[in-house]
Parts: sequence; structure tokens; C-alpha cells
Amino acid sequence: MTGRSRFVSAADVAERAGVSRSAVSRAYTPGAHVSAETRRRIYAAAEELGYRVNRLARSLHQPRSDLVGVVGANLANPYISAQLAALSAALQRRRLQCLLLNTAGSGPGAQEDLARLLDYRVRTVVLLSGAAPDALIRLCAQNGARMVLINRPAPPEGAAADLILADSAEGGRLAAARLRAAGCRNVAVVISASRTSAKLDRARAFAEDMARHGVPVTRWAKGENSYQTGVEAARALLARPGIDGIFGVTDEIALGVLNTARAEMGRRVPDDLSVIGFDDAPVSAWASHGLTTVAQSLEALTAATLEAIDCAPEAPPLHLRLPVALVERSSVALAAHRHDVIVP
Amino acid sequence: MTGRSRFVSAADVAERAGVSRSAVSRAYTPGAHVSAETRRRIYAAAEELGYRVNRLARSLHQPRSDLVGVVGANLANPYISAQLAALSAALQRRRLQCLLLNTAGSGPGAQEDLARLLDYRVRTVVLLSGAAPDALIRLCAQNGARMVLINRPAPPEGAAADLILADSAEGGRLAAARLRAAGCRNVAVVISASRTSAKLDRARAFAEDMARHGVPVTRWAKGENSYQTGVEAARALLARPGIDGIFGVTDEIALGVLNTARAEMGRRVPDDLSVIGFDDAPVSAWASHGLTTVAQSLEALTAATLEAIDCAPEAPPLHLRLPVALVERSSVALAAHRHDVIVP
DNA sequence: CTGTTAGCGCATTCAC
DNA sequence: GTGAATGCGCTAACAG
Repeated sequence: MTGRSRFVSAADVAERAGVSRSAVSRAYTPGAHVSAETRRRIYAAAEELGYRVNRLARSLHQPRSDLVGVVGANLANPYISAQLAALSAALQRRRLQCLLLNTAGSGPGAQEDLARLLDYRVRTVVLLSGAAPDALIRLCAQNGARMVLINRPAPPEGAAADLILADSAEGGRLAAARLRAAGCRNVAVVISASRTSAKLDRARAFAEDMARHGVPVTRWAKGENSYQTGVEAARALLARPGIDGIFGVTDEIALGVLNTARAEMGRRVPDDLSVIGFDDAPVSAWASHGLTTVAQSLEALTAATLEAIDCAPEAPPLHLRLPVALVERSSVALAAHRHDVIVP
Repeated sequence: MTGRSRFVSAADVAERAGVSRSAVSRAYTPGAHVSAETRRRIYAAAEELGYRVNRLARSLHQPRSDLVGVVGANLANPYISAQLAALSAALQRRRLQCLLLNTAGSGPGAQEDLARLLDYRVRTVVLLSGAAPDALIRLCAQNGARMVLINRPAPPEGAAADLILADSAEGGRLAAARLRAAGCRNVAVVISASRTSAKLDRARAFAEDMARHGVPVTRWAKGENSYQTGVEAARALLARPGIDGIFGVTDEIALGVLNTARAEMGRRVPDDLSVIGFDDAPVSAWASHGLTTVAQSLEALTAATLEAIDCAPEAPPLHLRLPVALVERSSVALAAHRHDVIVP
């Protein structure tokens, strides 16, 4: 069709419509002036040829692109996938494009893969999983891209990145208080092995709060952030009697615990064991689970992310702390009755 | 830093390293020859400045880009998210970038949003949800991009698109046979309202096979492809006794049915009611569900998609039919005993 | 092996 | 309002 290239270009359209290339360019530039007749002929020619403005070429002129890099690892995780669904839909509404990077597929070269996002001149890099090495944050700054960290640990120091954090400490305390109210006297917290991120904060706040009230806490920290980790934790922790409450730092983990406790370890939940999670993933509300959990609002998270994305490149970093709330369902005992404890 | 632009360019690096721009370009081009010393100085300068090759500009020269457009609507759906996770990881391994489009966020302008993917000169458009209007398929062809349809209806005719289909008919028959083996004599199939896609084929094959064996089938086709649709179907279908087997054309739907049957409608599954799904989403294997289902292999699906992506633009369209297999779990009764039926 | 030149597709001056 | 010329950042074909 075009002769010289696979793609149809503005020159092709110009020739077809009998106008100059500049006219074509103007016809697709919002602020430009073209006569109605010229525009009509250009659009007609474009339609026939299947012409589309090449945004790759266009972006060479613009100070920043419409590309937003989104980085995740556990894309099949119920909460992460809900996050991604909400974020990508919101980006779509703003006419921003989402360049998705799944670091689970990148092996040891993850750092390099992350950097490669910048090759596409993304205006922002949003991190849903993993950590942000300061080298990468510096790279972003040098290339005029903002970096948004969602429930990630704060960067080393001085490194400028937007921070969006659900209130992990408050969430950990809420979970602890709720289990105590249920009369639990010997609890466990299940974390994955990941040493980064908000998950540690949730666990720490939980443990501290329990310690302050004299309740012993067993820590289980192996595996990745997955359902399977919850399964294995439950098998180990419930092998013998004792534990009467478990906090999974993630709904997915907590659901692994919950299901294994019931199906394999012969526990009645919440009668013998109370289980509580963190996230409020859609699946936690299903009748098969009824997981009591600490909710972080997806809407608030998405709105905050968009706010960060809208920031000018040189604007000072944003630090947003999002509130959390306890969602009561049926995986935690209603009140203390098995131990004759007075709820504070 | 650079003076003229936000981004650091090859010219900046060249100046800093005391070489020409071409040398910089060559240092980053796989097949090119640069002396070790020159390369070292260039890399050093690039490191200091935070230089990265601008792939947007680079792609102006290349016949096709490294961008693959991936289109989905229900990104939070358990199976779709698993699909996306597998696909994006695989793309990552191939050094291909994933441009994600969530059509759920685009409202009525979905068609235009889809077309906008081509503005980025994606080499391939992969459709996970929704339909492919022939106008769009034509547009792809005109722009040298292939279109890959996964479990989508075949395009009108002559329109060239790669088709990757799990064997819906076989799956529907497997589900029917399994329910009959369980002794079901009055069954229902739950479809969403979507008139497109493989879901209809699954339901049709199921219904035909049942009809052939004289088993009446109730059709329930409202709502979208979601858990909630399964919930509402179960409420309606199980309001009075009669139905003893339900086929959900999607695991998510089937799980809505399963959970509602148990928790709200007082049915014991599989004793009073057998439930079977389609997909084999990870969550279906959880102990809380134990959903018997028709599995389409994620690995096979991903491999097939990559095969299509690897095709040259002018290669003839691919038509791949992927086998399905029944995965036995605990949501379907073991054998016919309630009705004294001989299993064929 | 290196630097110079041209051109990718586009937006944006500048004349007319 | 329109067309010709320039430059965005890069690669490739050219000469040295």
C-alpha cells in the first residue's frame, strides 16, 4: 500500500488527499486551525488508508509521554489483580496508557527489566510489588519520571519517590485488638519471607500490641506471599493444639490458613480458631470464606495513585497515608466466652 | 543537566565521553563494532548521566516494535488474571513489552480506545475479552499488526486474525457426561448475558448433549461474567426443588452458584446438587471450593499465544484448538445412586 | 574502528 | 489557512 514501509504515514495521507504533510499533522493536532473542507478530505483519506497518528514519533516532541509503567509480581494475587484492574481502568479513562511489567517473569535481571521501562519514556513508574533500589529511583529522577511506591518500604533517604501507604500499624493493631476481643490467648502471625514492604509493619504492630497485653505471638515467616504459604503455615502451626488465633498479613495467606484449618486440621472456625486477614480482596467476602479482615480501600488507593501520576515532574514527593478499617465477617469469634476473659 | 530537555540523550553522552553520537548508538546496538576503550568510556558517561536508549525513537527505524497490546475487561476475574500473569511473564522473558488495555474503563468509546493501541505501533493485539469488530481487524492489517483472539468468536469472514480456542464443544460435552454420570436428571446451565465468545459454545454443546440423553436443561443467561451472576442464578434456580446439577460456563460463575447453594439455599454439594465449572482457575482448587471443572491449560494457552506473536506479519492466520480435560474434585457426586441410573 | 550524513514520522516554526 | 523548512533522538549507509 504505502510502498516504502509497513505503516501508513502522514505523507501517504497527504498524497492521497492532495494536501501537504503539515496539513495532515494539523488536522490531528487539537489546537491547530484547518479549514473544514481540508479536514474532511484528510479524514476521508485517512479512513481509507487506515491511518493512525504514530504516537511514538509524536512523543519525540512532547516533554512527557502518555505512558505509565506499572510493575507487579503477583498478578494473580486476588488483591493485586483487583488493584491492577482498578488502576488500569482509571488510566484508561484519563487516556493514559498502561505499560505492564511482570517482574515474576524476569528472574535475576529484574533490576534491568525495571530500568527498561524508562526506555519507553514512561512519565511515571508505579510499583505494586517488589522493592525500589535507589539506583532505579535515581534513574527515574534523571529521566524526568516520577516513581510511585504503593505499600512499599520508603526509599533509603533523600531519594524522591511518592509514597502511598495503607496504615499498616493501625491495621496490625486493629487485628490484634479484634483477636483479643474474641478471647484469643495464644496467637500466631503469618508473614511471607519477603523482607520488604508493608507486610512486616503489619506483623510488627500486631505483635507489639499483643505483647503489650501479654499475649504470646508465634511468628511464621517462610515462603512467598501466596495461598500456599498460608496452607503450610496452618499445617505447621496447628499440628498440635494451642494456637487459637491467626493473623495473615495478606488475605491470600489468611485464606490458605482458614481453608487448611477447616479442611485438613479439623478446626472449626471461628469456634476453635479465629482467623483474620489484611486487604479485603473480593474473594474474602465470598460465602465460602467470610474472612474478617483489615480493609484498605481500593478506591482510595486508586485515587491516590492518580493524584501522584498527575503531579508535575518537579513537584515535591507525595506522602499519603490511607486509613484502614476492620471488616467484620465470620472468621473471628464474636466475643470471649471460651476463656472467661473480660474484653477490655 | 542536559540543558535542552528533561531527558538525557545520546548527544549528551557523546559530548561527555568525547565521541560522536554514532559511537554511542553503536555501543548500544547488538551487531555493531566499537572498540573496547570507546565502549567503556561511553558506558561510564551514560552511567553518570543516567542515559537510556529512547526506544520510542529507535522504533521509528525498525519494521516492528517490541510492544504487544493486551486487551481485557474482567482483569479481576480469577482465570483472566491468571492468564494475564502468565502472559505478561512470558512476554517479559522474551523482552517484549506489554501494553495493557482495560476496556472496562473505557465506556462507550471502547472501539476508539482499542484503535489507540495501534498508535503505539504494537506488533500484536491480544484480545482476552470482548469482541473484535471487523473494522478493528482491518485496521490492524493495514498497520502491519497481527490480532490474536483468545477464546473469542471467529471474525466475520475473510478477516485475518489468529484464533486460539479451548475446545468448548468438547468441554461442554465433558461437563454434561460427568453430570449424567452423577445421576443428574434435571440440570441447568448458567451463562452470562454476553452474546459473544466461547461461553455460548460451551453452553450449547452441554445442552445438546443433555438433550440427546433426554435430560431437560434450564438456561440462565443474565448479568455479566461474574461471581455475582452465579449468586443470582443460584437464588433463582434453587428457589424450589428440582434442579440437581448446574454447569457454570466459567469457574467464577460456578463458584457463585456453589457458595450460594451451600450458604443460602440449604443445599448439600454434591449430595443434593452437583456443580461443575469451566477454566480451572487457581481458586477453584482451594479446599473451600473443590470445584470439579473443565480445565483449559494455562501453559498451553500461553505457549499458543507466544507462537502467534512470533509469527511474521504476513504469515497466514493461525487457528489453534487447545484440548480440555476434566478435573475431578468434590463438587460433583461420585456416582449415580439417588436415581438408580446405570452410568453409561 | 570512527565520524559525517541522511532519513524514520511527526509537530512546529516561518513565510506566503 | 496553507506549504516549505527545521529538529525531536535515533539507526543505518556512507566515507575515511
